[in-house]
Amino acid sequence: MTRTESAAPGAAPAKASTKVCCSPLSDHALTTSQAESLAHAFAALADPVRLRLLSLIATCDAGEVCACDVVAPLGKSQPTVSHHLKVLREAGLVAADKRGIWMWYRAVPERLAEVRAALA
Amino acid sequence: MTRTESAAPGAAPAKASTKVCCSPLSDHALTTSQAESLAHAFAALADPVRLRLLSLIATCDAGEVCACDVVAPLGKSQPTVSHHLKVLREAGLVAADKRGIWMWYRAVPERLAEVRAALA
DNA sequence: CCAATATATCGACGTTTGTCAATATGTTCC
DNA sequence: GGAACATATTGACAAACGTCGATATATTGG
Repeated sequence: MTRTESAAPGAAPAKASTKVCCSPLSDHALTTSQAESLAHAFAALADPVRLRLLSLIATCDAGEVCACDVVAPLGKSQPTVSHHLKVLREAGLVAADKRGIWMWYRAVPERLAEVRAALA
Repeated sequence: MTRTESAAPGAAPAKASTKVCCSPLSDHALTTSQAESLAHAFAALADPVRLRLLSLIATCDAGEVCACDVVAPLGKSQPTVSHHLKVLREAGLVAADKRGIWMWYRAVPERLAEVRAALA
């Protein structure tokens, strides 16, 4: 943990290391709260079932999908899929509205772009 | 779970729903193994400490950071930071090589781009 | 109002995860 | 070789997570 100070040129040069380092750790780094918010979004994407779910929603031709159509392809129970949909919704990655009996889900491109931008 | 069949025009039109749905659930959807691989990468990003860690590594002026310089800013113990670095490395998001006593970490832009592309 | 259907919530379970103290491994200098 | 230091590994523990069955809450049609 102690090295950042040794910029003195007379300091003993290690065998394999040329530069004695410095790397001011620029301040573009995320703050704790920024990181927490972003991590929340990534956590929603960190499950294979949710990724396939989001893929089904985002790539469907109609632009939106009925929840009832998404249970079978995932091979999970209806409560499990409902749970995953909730996680995606709380992360802002999908939005939903109820029409009659059915719940229609659609992707939120702005949020996807936002998350994508964090990886630039 | 049962609705996809009712495309017959004579079917009873629900009060609030105009289209009776269909959404063929196009095949651009992720396969299970694709989703698992991707989820692994997202899981590495799903922690605030790791995000700040990656941020420190990716945005530093020198392009690489000594592990010893990264412990203090994160406010976590050295073993914890070492663990997080391992997770990022196993996800392919950062790479490292040892020089002398020190371990230097750098971001892997290709991998970041790859993950970013999954959100398109 | 009642039956049927779609979706959400609850409770419980096994598993995974983040964290730390303690310890081990590796590297340099004397 | 031995002291000093940086990093990684281990073991333990609490918290969070994914999953399901059972159940509750809409909403429509008769």
